[in-house]
Amino acid sequence: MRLTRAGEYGIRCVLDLARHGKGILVSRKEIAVRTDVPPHFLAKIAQQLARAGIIEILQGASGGYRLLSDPSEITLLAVIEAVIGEISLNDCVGRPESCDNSALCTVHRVWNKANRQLRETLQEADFATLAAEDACCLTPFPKTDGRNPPSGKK
Amino acid sequence: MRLTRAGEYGIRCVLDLARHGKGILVSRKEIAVRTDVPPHFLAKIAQQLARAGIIEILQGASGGYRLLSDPSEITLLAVIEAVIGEISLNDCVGRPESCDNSALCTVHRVWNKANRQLRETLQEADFATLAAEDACCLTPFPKTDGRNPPSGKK
DNA sequence: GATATATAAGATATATTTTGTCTTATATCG
DNA sequence: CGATATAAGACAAAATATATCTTATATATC
Repeated sequence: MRLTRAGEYGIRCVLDLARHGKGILVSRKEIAVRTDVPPHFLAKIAQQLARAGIIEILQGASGGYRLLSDPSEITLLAVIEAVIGEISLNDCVGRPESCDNSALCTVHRVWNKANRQLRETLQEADFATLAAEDACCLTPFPKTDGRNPPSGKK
Repeated sequence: MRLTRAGEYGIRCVLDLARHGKGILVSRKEIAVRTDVPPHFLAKIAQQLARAGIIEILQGASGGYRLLSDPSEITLLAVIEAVIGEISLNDCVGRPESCDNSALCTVHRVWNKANRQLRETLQEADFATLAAEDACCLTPFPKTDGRNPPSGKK
């Protein structure tokens, strides 16, 4: 019951793009290095973000990725679900037919509530806000000026 | 980001016991058949429930499991976390040290909120309430009187 | 105490999912 | 056209989850 790495990577990618701003082209390689995501894995994730209409991918020399919307209009939920599919905390939330009796089932009802709350909370978080302050899980951003070293991993 | 089968099985097991009531001994085999959980897998899950103080395991002929508390005092959260460990939706929730900057990080803050909400919702659900009505994900209970057949799977 | 039955505990096997890489193809710039 | 960047899908590796099997131990009953 934990966000997959792919989902986490998707967030990092959009966060990096959000910091550059809507429409600004950033190369995959650059993003991969800065966010510490394997380049080819990032490519796959980017394709999903593109399919969801969150980013645009430009091929060719000097290609890369760019945000299609203003960061303030992109939610954490949208990014996560673009990568890992719609969130469903329990099987019976996403596939009611997996239960005999999901309409009445009290357990089912709790999961539905929890699932709705979770999605709401993730939907309230937009990338303008997220990008505004320091975000962890990212190697330091361009504005790095000496303090805040790569700290730790490799 | 989905409850594991083990977690689901733990819920079924406690739900079955809750329907019998606190202190009532029910054999593993009986529970396994009724909840459609592989007996040996159920054994492992039961051991975790026992370690968490939710059930008591009796060995020997005519052994089995029984609830140590009144169903009204057992929460969905307690059962789930007994089986799968403490819920943390994102790695950085459970291990703040995995982030450079978890105290300030805005993404981290969202996950913390979501995680707290989820745990609260699961904590509000007690097994007296859950067992009171029909619960899905269970083959029919003793009170079955002909309607509500095993429906479907095998 | 002997026997039958039930669970304990841990080793092992299987399946599934996730993560990461590699290769070939395609697009774009200069 | 050549250099460079991404697309797309096959493939490999790793991690995790699920399930089973075996040996040991506890308890009831005779």
